[in-house]
Amino acid sequence: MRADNGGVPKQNDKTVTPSPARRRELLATAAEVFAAQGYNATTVRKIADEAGMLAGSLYYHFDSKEGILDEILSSFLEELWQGYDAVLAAGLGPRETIEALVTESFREIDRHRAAVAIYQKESKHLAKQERFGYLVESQQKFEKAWLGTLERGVAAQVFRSDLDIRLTYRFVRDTVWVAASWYRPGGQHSPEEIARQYLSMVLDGIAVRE
Amino acid sequence: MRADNGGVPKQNDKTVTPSPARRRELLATAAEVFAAQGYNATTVRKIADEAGMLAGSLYYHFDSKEGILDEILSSFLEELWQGYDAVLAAGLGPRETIEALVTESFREIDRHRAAVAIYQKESKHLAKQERFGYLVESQQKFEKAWLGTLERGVAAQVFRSDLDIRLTYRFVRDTVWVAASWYRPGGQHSPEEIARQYLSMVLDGIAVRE
DNA sequence: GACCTTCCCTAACAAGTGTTTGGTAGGTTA
DNA sequence: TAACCTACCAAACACTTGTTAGGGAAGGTC
Repeated sequence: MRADNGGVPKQNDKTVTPSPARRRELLATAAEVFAAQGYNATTVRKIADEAGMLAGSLYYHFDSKEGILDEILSSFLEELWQGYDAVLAAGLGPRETIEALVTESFREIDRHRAAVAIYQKESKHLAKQERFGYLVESQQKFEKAWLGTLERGVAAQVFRSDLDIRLTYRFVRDTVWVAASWYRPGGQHSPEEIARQYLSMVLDGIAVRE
Repeated sequence: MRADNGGVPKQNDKTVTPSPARRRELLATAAEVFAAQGYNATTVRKIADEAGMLAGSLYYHFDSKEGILDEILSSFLEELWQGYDAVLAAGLGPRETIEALVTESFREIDRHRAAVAIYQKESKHLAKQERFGYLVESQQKFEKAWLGTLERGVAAQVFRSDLDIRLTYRFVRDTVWVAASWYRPGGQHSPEEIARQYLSMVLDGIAVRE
């Protein structure tokens, strides 16, 4: 549990200075292994092995296994919110906002597939730990953005009012993010194309209209 | 389904005979812990603690931690397929089949919430192990049933033909099962009511029609 | 009362875990 | 050439893990 008391930057004051480039490489391989096997099932020896080194050598770059996970998740969320905030600040209508959020989400899945998969699997019980408190904050901010947009849409009569709004929220949220479990970059469809079809299903349904 | 070599029943020939009722209790508490913390993050000591006994005592009832997981998952899938097979054998139209499958799924989530959550989190990497080969078979059977019904619906012009059918399949599949991550029995809505609203969203969309 | 069965405890085991410490090859700088 | 820094290795550490072996208390059966 970090406990970097009182505004002190998160950076730990090691005497050694690992290169940021190498760190990013190692974070990427660690993320892949975490995503494939689960965080707890992944040993630091496995990560090191995948990176072509020994377990102890990882501790030259990072101070703990949990620290690696922390960095993967927090840097992902940071980038996610950059995109989201831009969308939310654009002043779009409810339907256009939802469309933009979904599209942005699929782009994020495309770029951070492993991180998203980890987030999906682990965030729920990680959020209980103090160190990962920012997961809770992010989740609340997330709900506020999505649920708020949906409510705005219902008020503006562009979204149906006969549905439980919280059920709708979870429906939209989940359908987007679970895609990380099967999505593979460089596949048949681009993130934008997947977003387009998802939106089409969510907004208009899969049944034929008459 | 299970690879119980050559017709030999799975029952191990212990000299002791634990009561099935107590086993079911322990399986239920184990499932709760597995679902909450993840399988690998769960220690047998934690399970035993939750059950009010010591770790070693679990081995009077089960022969391994993996065996507990196996029993949770396989008995869930067994019951799931009882319901599914009944639906599939009913000879309904595509739309009615989907409706019945979704409803049945939510009933299953209601009854086996923990098992479903475990299945969602762990099945992907468990399927690589020989012992859990039945997960792969079940997943294939699952895909055949759902994807086949969707294709039948497209052919019958009750489902849209302008969507990637495999995308649609994953969409419908995921929207249903991720519900296990937030669903709590005894909540505001019955499984049937949730199924009804989910179906309404999936089939007709959340946008207002004009 | 002797025996048996059910269910759990006590106490330990071996293997695997994340992590630390000291060392060192190879390149860069002075 | 000497000092230094980066990035790793080798070997161990303390601890946790799933699992086992032996024992014993409670209750039922003969």
